Amino acid sequence: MNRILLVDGHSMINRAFYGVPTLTNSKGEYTNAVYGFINILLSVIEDEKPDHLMVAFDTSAPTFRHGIYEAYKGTRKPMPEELRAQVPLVKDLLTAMEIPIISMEGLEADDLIGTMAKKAEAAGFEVCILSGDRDLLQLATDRTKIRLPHTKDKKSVTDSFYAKDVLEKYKVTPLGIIELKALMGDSSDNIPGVPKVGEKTATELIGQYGTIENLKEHREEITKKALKQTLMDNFELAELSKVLATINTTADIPYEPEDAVMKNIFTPAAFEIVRSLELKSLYRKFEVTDTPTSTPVKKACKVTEIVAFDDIKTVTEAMAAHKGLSCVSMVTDKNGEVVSLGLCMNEEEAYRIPLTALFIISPEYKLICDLLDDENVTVAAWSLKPLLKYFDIKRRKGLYDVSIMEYLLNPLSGDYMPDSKDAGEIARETLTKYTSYLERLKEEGMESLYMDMEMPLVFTLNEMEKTGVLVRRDELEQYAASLKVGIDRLEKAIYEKAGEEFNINSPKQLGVILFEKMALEGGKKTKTGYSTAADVLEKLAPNNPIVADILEYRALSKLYSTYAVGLLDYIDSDGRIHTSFNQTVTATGRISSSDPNLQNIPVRTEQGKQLRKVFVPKEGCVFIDADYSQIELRILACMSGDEKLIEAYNQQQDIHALTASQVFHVPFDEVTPQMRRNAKAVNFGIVYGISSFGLSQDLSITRSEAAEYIEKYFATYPGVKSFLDELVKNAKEKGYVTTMYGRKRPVPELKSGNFMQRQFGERVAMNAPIQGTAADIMKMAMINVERELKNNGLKSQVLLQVHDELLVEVPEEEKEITVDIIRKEMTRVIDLPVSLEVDINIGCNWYETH
DNA sequence: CACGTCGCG
DNA sequence: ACACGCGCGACGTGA
Repeated sequence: MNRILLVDGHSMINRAFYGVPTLTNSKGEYTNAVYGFINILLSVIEDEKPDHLMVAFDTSAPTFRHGIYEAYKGTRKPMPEELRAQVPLVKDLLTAMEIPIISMEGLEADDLIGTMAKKAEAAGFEVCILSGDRDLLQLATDRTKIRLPHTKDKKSVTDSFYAKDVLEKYKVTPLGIIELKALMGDSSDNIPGVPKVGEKTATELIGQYGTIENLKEHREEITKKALKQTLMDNFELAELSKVLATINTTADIPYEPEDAVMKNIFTPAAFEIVRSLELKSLYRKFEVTDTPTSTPVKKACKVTEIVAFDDIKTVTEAMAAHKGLSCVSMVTDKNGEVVSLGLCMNEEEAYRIPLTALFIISPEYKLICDLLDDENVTVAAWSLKPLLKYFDIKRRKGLYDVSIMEYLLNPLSGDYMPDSKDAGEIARETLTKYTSYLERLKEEGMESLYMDMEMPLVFTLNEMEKTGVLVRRDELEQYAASLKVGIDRLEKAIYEKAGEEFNINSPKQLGVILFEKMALEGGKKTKTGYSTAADVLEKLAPNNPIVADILEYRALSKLYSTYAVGLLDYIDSDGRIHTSFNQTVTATGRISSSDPNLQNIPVRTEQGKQLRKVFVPKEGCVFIDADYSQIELRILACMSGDEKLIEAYNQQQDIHALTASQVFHVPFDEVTPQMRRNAKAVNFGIVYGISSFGLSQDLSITRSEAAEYIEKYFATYPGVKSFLDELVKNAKEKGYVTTMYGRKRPVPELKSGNFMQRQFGERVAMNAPIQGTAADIMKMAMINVERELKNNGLKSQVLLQVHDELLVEVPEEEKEITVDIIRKEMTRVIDLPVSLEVDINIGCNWYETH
């Protein structure tokens, strides 16, 4: 049995556009509609397993239907530009996937589909129609199925309708859909319908009379006066509407079902497009089924597996003698275990070396270490840090990381290199990318950022990861046990107060208990139900003991599962936790930490902070913890050049108190702690890209009060106001913002048609240069601190970075000199109108240093 | 796998 | 009338 899938192109693109949140690639092209379209298409193909497939599009030319000029229907609402631009992208992609696209001057896509469906059915096909338009339900039969996608609970599902399903859901036959439409009208399709007749009335009338014509004949039977009148007045309109709503199934079209035979849709050309659009979650689908049916886009690269010592020696010697760039890649399996190594020097040939468990003690291992450590060889890896961990490499020059180049050019894209691919191919890929990326980095003024900041940082981060931080397992276990006691106690108390047992960790169940069973005020907030977030519960806690218990329970559970039990798993055989610092994740240039994340260890509450006592320096050492004091606000002062703010810092004033006295118009000495707190929130708000709503939420004040604070703030520091305005204006023109070190962050949201998105874009434009510059400064500081410690022959080691803070493990006897070096290097990174200040604490665990 | 929640700067 | 603070990562739940 042949199965044909007919797709209504425009309606599906439309649905995808409005159903998928804004998505852009690094070039600022909108891609959400393409993504949504392909996603639904692939899932339906998987479902239906058709052997024939076609996509129909309207033409831009005016269309006729049954002799009626489309303009009769009035003008369609214009397509937003972000959507319009994606239509050709979808067509290109379909073409690359070798899926036939059909369209005809003067014919709507509906008519093409309707006619094709009839032809196919007559030829014995099972027919499936995919459309975002309910109109097409009129085409359903017992062998033609209509699939309509819609979003359910945030997910896209496609319902199936045979004729009987239409009858069941809409209480009319498929052809009755036309009659319904004729009465109800359809504003999106500019079908007028009969005024005042909606879905309910229409369904009732058609259910009783079947067709408009029959209804007209029996019009005298209508009892409701008003309805009868409007029908009488508008039969002509209804009849016209019916014509407009009827899909032509007998058009003269030059296509046959046989034209739709499906080939391999996952072609290399399609992969290229998917990749240029940066639709990362589709990469895997497109690359694995990569078959040679179509012309490969790239020059073929021969990958040879080499195992024998002599072969490996030949290759490494050739690379050592090679004048140009050599590329290396290491491939890991999904457990992160190293599997194989790729080597290549040119685009035509590459080598793959399997890395068996014993490889590291083999003579071949030594050959490769020597090659990688050879000062005369320039080596680029996709990801350098794992290579440094696996091989014994002492040099820090002539080694490059291409994933970081991609990140600098494109910090929103995340890093992607298929791990299913062959190591040799990845090495080849890396070679191609390196050259073009280096060019682009130069063009965009980021060469120094790459060479002098990001690359040296790779080695510093590697050292930090390798060293790790010592954790007292037994104390951590005790901490966990004591939390468990509290959790059990609270659990009982909560069940008792609720009158039943339920899963407190389930926001869904908790919401039902609190807001339905106990009928607390607090209403709905999220899409899935009631919000039980802390800020909501805190308002209820004073009057409801159960809520207070729940908040405490939450706090303890978090500490227990994420920190106490969670961290135990990460303690290595050396007693230390080795986190990963990622250099290609954040949009602003910050480093992130994962597996485990050691950048979010509790500190704000005493109970959470206790956890820090298990982080300790090794025998004979102490911790030195150094953090930049208000670095982001200082950067704001410098970047904006606001004189009052700069002066305030240079006079070592309490900046929050000063802001409070200005904003609230009181003498400095009369600033209350409450006023200072509020002013601090305003200062933070400014850095985050202020909004009166956000500030009002934060301070539990009204929006207009918040707006007033902001206004007074800007009146106090006019330089800040003009600086932030300028940032947004610039970002709108250029499409990106930059840090003081030239790091870029694209802000595609500013071009969005959606107000909320644009507002977000404005806040990002204000925040990213500040947060990013702080990140840049810290990165430079880390490189310099590490270098100076080493140059001074010290054993002190940097362990962790927490955005504006460094944790260093220091032998007792190196305490003084290390403090000096850290303070000096962190401070001297950059010379600004406001000097950077560093607070330093010394202690015997991470708790004591705060 | 997405969501809600919450830990940090 | 309404959207709404910036940047991350980890956990448990539930479809």
